[in-house]
Amino acid sequence: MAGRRAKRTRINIHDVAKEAGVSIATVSYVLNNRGSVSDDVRKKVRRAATKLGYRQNRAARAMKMGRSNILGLVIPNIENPFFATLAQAILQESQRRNYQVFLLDTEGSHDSEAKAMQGLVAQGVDGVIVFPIDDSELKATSEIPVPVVVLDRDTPDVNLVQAEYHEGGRMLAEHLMSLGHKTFGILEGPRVVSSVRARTRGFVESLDESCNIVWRTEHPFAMTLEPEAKKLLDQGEITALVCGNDLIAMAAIAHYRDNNVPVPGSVSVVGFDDIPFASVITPSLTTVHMPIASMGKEAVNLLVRRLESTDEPQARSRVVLDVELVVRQSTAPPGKGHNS
Amino acid sequence: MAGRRAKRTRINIHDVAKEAGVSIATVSYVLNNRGSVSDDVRKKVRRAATKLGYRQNRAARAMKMGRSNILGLVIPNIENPFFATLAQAILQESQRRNYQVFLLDTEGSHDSEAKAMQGLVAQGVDGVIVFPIDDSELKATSEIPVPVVVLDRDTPDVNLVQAEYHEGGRMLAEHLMSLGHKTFGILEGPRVVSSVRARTRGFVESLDESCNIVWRTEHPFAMTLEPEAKKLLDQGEITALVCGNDLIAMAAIAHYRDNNVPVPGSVSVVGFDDIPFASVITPSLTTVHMPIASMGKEAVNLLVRRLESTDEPQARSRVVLDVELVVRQSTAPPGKGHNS
DNA sequence: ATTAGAAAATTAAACGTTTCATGCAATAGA
DNA sequence: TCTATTGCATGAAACGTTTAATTTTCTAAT
Repeated sequence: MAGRRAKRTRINIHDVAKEAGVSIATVSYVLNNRGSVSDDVRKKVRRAATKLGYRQNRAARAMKMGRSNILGLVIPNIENPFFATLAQAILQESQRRNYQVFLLDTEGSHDSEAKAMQGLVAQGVDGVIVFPIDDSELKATSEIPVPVVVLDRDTPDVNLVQAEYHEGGRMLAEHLMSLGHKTFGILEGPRVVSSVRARTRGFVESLDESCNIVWRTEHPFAMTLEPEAKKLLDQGEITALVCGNDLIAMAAIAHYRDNNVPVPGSVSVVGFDDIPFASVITPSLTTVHMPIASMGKEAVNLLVRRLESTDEPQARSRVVLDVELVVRQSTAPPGKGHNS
Repeated sequence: MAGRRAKRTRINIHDVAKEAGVSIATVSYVLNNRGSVSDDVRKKVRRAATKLGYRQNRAARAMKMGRSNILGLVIPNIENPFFATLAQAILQESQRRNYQVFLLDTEGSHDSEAKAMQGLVAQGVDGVIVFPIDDSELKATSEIPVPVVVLDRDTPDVNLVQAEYHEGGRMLAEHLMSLGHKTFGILEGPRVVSSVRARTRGFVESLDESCNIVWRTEHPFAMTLEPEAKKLLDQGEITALVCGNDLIAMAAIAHYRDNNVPVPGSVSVVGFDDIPFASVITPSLTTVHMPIASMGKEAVNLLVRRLESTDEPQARSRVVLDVELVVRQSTAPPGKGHNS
């Protein structure tokens, strides 16, 4: 007695049809701008629909059509501003093209990456965009029964969006050499990642004979420095530090700051990616600008084109975007060094 | 002729039923652990399902059940690490509770915020979590025909998750006074935001009579400093700068750095939120730690509880979480000032 | 041996769409 | 006047589930 028995099922296409005095087929045609309907009826239906506050039931539609207009996006870590920017671009572009996006953050675990992909197809997404943790899981993605676009990583038989990493590495080498640096340390990202290898290769191959890489070590893409990395930094025999991405560079700069090593006075530091924070930190960071938003947009385009073309699945496509050197305050000609 | 005519419709519950030699009802019961089915049959069905690689059609299920197990999340800007962390927590908790999430980034536009909410219910989400741009749109959210949880903003008749902003403001005041500061500048966030007002109020109310707020101005929650703000900073009559959030604080520190004003030597700077970068920048930032992940978790809990209780809609609930002062390097006793 | 009752399995009716195959006027061509 | 042709509108069959109602099968008590 307390509860009003109000909960009647939502307004559906039948209600609209009755209100407008036509068949449900006609309503459907009108609402989808399909078929041939007279302007008269068209108007009547539209009016009825708005009057009743009709809203299409997407689930029913999805079932009938066999398509959900939902994409899945799988990324390693949304807290990394690189991925935040990427996700934003992807969301925006998807929106524009009338797709919704399930976002899945694997937080760096291979396990949840695999689960995520599985879960997404189970949920019935039309396609998936994935930025894999590294290149090791490539076979997993090839088993997915919906179109997939892979970002950054090098995967065969799949649509790819990448950037000119090798070129970026080269740019950094040129820049540091032109400042007069000869002794380098490299804190690269995880070597299982193909784009990491490409960056480093680009850098190393572009150095001339007078240059010397004092040490070179792997480091996770994170803002907290590993103990071994700290030890290497503290040795201080280098005049320039090359980092796998901006996050690592920021961590290194923070470490130098804590140990009173002036950057770029004693050591120049460069990053990779050009995340929004790169220009705000002290000192602002010299880095390689990645076209993050474009990567996202391209990924969506590739995927949607694939989804909406009825042809046989075309050959894999591969989009490679340009990068750019951004010189800021964290690099300068080599100083006296800080080793005691 | 080239294309293999392979595309047969996906394998469905009928196929499984046939394979197992039972009715589709039984299959459904088994797969949902419902009804009474003998262990024998149960096993047979399971086997058949895996053998055929059956995957439930979510759209059909959603239609029949009238629930999609999808939540909507609307935030102002995923590029702000605060929201990235929040989103991550929400995604994770939703996942755990078997919900998928549509993420919508309004990029600060009221317009797309309204559209986002509309769009989400049109898509048939079961509920919505929203972190509104400000408190002005509260009526819009009250018209949404699904349960809504509002984060941070002060909205009547809705489930809320908030933090002790006033208390946070007080903590900052105490800290700065204990260091000996007396002259303050305040770069607060947009005043339309209730939590901004609460922070500032908490701060101002806790100052004693000897203290002096030289100026106080609104500033967007962004990393690029407004021209008027720069002018105020350049006047330099203050010994401590109180910022509406960490992003503004970072921008201010960058500006001081560019103008060779030592922080905290000449000016102490405090922020609010404690985003991950707060500890990495130079100098590391004294700020108020917000329980971001907990906020996200609470929001999901609130929403899901609401969704899964069949009772009459309970009264609104309100969760308020504690904050904490984090003292780092950007604050110190007042120095000589830097004004020429 | 019967039969009440419980347990297990099935039938069939939804859920809200889209769209193919028709039907029915009205128009045009002969 | 009769027959094609066209333009509009409809009926009805899916799509793949869930679940109430029902039937069948089994168990065990009389």
